[in-house]
Amino acid sequence: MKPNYGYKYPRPAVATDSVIFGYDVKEKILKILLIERGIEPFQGKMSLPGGFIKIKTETDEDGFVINEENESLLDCARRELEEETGCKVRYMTELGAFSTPGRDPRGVVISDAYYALVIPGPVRGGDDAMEAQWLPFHEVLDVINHMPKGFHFLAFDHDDIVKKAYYRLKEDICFEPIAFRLLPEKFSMTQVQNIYQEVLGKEFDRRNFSRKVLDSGVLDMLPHTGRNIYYRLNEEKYESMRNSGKRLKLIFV
Amino acid sequence: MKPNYGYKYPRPAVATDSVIFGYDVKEKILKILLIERGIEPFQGKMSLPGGFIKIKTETDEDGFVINEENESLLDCARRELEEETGCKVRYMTELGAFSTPGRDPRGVVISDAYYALVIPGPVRGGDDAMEAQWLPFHEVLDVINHMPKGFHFLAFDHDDIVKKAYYRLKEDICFEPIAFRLLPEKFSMTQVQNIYQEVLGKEFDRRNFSRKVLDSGVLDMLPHTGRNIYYRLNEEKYESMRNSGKRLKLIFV
DNA sequence: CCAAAAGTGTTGGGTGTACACCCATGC
DNA sequence: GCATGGGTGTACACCCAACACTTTTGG
Repeated sequence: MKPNYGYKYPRPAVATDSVIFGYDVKEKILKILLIERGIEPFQGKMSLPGGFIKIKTETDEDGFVINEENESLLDCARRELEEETGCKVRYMTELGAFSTPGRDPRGVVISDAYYALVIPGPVRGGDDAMEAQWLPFHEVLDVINHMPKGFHFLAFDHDDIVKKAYYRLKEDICFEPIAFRLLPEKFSMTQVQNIYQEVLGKEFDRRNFSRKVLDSGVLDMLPHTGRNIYYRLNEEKYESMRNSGKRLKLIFV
Repeated sequence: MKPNYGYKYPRPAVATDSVIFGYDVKEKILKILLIERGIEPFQGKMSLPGGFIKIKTETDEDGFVINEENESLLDCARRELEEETGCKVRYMTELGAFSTPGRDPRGVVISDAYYALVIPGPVRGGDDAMEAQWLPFHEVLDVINHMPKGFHFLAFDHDDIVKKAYYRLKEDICFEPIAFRLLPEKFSMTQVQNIYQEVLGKEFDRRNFSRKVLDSGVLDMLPHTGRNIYYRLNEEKYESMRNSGKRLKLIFV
């Protein structure tokens, strides 16, 4: 097949990588989904789930490309995540492109990175003999942060991607109603508070915390017969609030 | 030249596009640098400066690629900006990748978008018969926002990129010391306030504004003999503050 | 029966906001 | 000399953080 794309310049390979966060309600810890690479490069090393963008090309009988269509990078990231782990994505957002020269030993590979929130569940390995597993996030981060200069825990530049994802998660959780995406539909205020404390690494006063979160106005209180109160995220309220240009006030640090 | 990259999948073309903001101190308005496209597609239309990532390939005598090296996307964006406009970049940050299928009529082109802050000056056209010019940003944004559904003012999906850039600029200016990058090294508090008012579209009280900005601690007061006081950004103070994990407090909306 | 978790209000301090006057410069 | 722009301080209001006790449930 002869390439005939209109540009004669060499093209980079383009992939996505995703940092998948899950919250273990029982253990009250944040987890990260990593896969053990079954193939080179970095065979046996841990890495983020990800893969290459799919482009469908139509060629004429001479092999010239007459049409090509891509999936969006977000779709690519979501598809790779589904394929490799079987998790259902509750939230997904872009971190940015990673393009440092030499980041992939195979050649020029640019990766658009994402982070996603899911409810952790049993994971299945992907197709290319990779095995996915949930690991305690803070332990993984500690390992990453204590690697000697020049060494990496994860394959490629995934250490950097993880650090950026955590930075963004800490930022985003203060202004966007994403903590609830780490919990089942119905949750208690204590569970919400535990997530914030686990993610931000700070303790909060129960009363003040509860008041702040409820004042944001995005939660519905579910009818409760027993003593305990449960809540649910009200997407419409959040959407209308955000459409009115107001920034959500959740927890400030 | 036969492609032999290790991946046999078709690759997208990868480019960067940059939203260049400048502040006209005399007219007290925000400006945007656009170029008039000299070539198809969208010849004659306005667009953002940008271009394709450079990849150097080494091939052996049979034309097989034995080594390839890319510039980073940030370098690409900076280079394209320099080449096409001659402006000196004071600040540049990523907006994210744009990859909607069909965004470029020529084929699959993924663009990593950036926004940059520069001091507006005389601009020269680029090499491919493009002409750069500074336009009042809010007028451009108005045009974009009033385009009929399905029509675009700028080429490609650059309308979307501009909107995202402005959204980010409004966010970032509240938390990062970037407003000063739109001004000469030495500036007055009034100039700073004018930028905030122009960017955020709100008026501020002089005294409160000045106090807030000075309380942030990132400005040095320059020795003044006359009546007027001038300031300068102290990068070290900002860096040490940010390294201590504290978030900068500037102007909140 | 005891321990641990969850529900409930108030108060003090700090931070942000509103506001008026004076002085210097330039037209 | 007058108008404009730039410099300066205070008072009030609101929001946020600190805090103790009671009740229920589960072991």
